[in-house]
Amino acid sequence: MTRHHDAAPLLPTNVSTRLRAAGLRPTRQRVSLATLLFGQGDRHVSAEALHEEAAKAGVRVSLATIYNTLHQFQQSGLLRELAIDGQRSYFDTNTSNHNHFYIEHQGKLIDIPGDAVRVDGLPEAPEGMRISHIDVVVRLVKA
Amino acid sequence: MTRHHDAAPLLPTNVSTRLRAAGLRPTRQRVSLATLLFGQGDRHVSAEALHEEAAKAGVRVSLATIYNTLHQFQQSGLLRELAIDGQRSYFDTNTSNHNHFYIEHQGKLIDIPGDAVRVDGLPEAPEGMRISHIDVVVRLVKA
DNA sequence: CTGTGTGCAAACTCTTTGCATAAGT
DNA sequence: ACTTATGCAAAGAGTTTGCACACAG
Repeated sequence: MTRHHDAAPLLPTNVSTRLRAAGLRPTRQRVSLATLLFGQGDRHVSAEALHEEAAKAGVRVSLATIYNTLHQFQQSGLLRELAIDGQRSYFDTNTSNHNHFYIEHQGKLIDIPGDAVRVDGLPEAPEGMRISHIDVVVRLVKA
Repeated sequence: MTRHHDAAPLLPTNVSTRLRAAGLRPTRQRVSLATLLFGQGDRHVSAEALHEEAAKAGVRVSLATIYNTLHQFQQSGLLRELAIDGQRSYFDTNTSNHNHFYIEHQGKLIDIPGDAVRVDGLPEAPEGMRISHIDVVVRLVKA
């Protein structure tokens, strides 16, 4: 084992272990998708994009399974779901605290490191509620 | 004329004038919808909700027209579109600078006054881009 | 073996579109 | 009259669902 950054998501074995740790059976599909998702740094994917990527990688997975898997990963804390454009859902492999630039005319997302941005002056959460998460989306257009 | 707050959106005449100012013909449907939308303070509506509300108010408007109208109002700066939950679109009658609490399990939005929140530490927009708008959504769950 | 996961196709929700009719100016 | 808006129904995108078959443990 050499150095590692945040996680060590390269070998299928690690992927299997990680899935099992999340309470998910490491099936062929889940392992393949997890490898695609977590094997190349932080990324933002839509269901359709992941489906195509899997197809290109020679992995046969139905779209229904893609959706199931994305949601299971999300519920297990492996992915975070982003509501950006009201039509399509995006899933972010970076589940740590960070925010996003969104380039409107390209539908492209860029991470903003979590410790860069500070949000001040929020009012109290209403009675009986607590803040689960704050999403900051910085929308960009051509200059 | 008595006191006024930000706009004076009550009488049909005002609505018509406002529509015309926005470059939109004050048709029966647009006037009715604008009256519903702007006649009762700041609100957040989905297309379907506005459609039902119009029906209850005895205004006959097709859903297609609701969508057309919402988008026209948005493009004219009368409404702001909010991407909150990735399925449905919400439109906000408050187009000034402010942010939102979102109560996840109720799908309910609450305004946070714009001057309350300050976002610090944003990186520069990438080359050739400029920030058009920053959305802050504070997601709430049961305490 | 037993239970969970997967694939497929159909169903569903939200939204958009095409085109004939209606309405605004 | 001329032009733009509206309604309707059909089409479209994205997502979910139901159920038979497949696979992991």
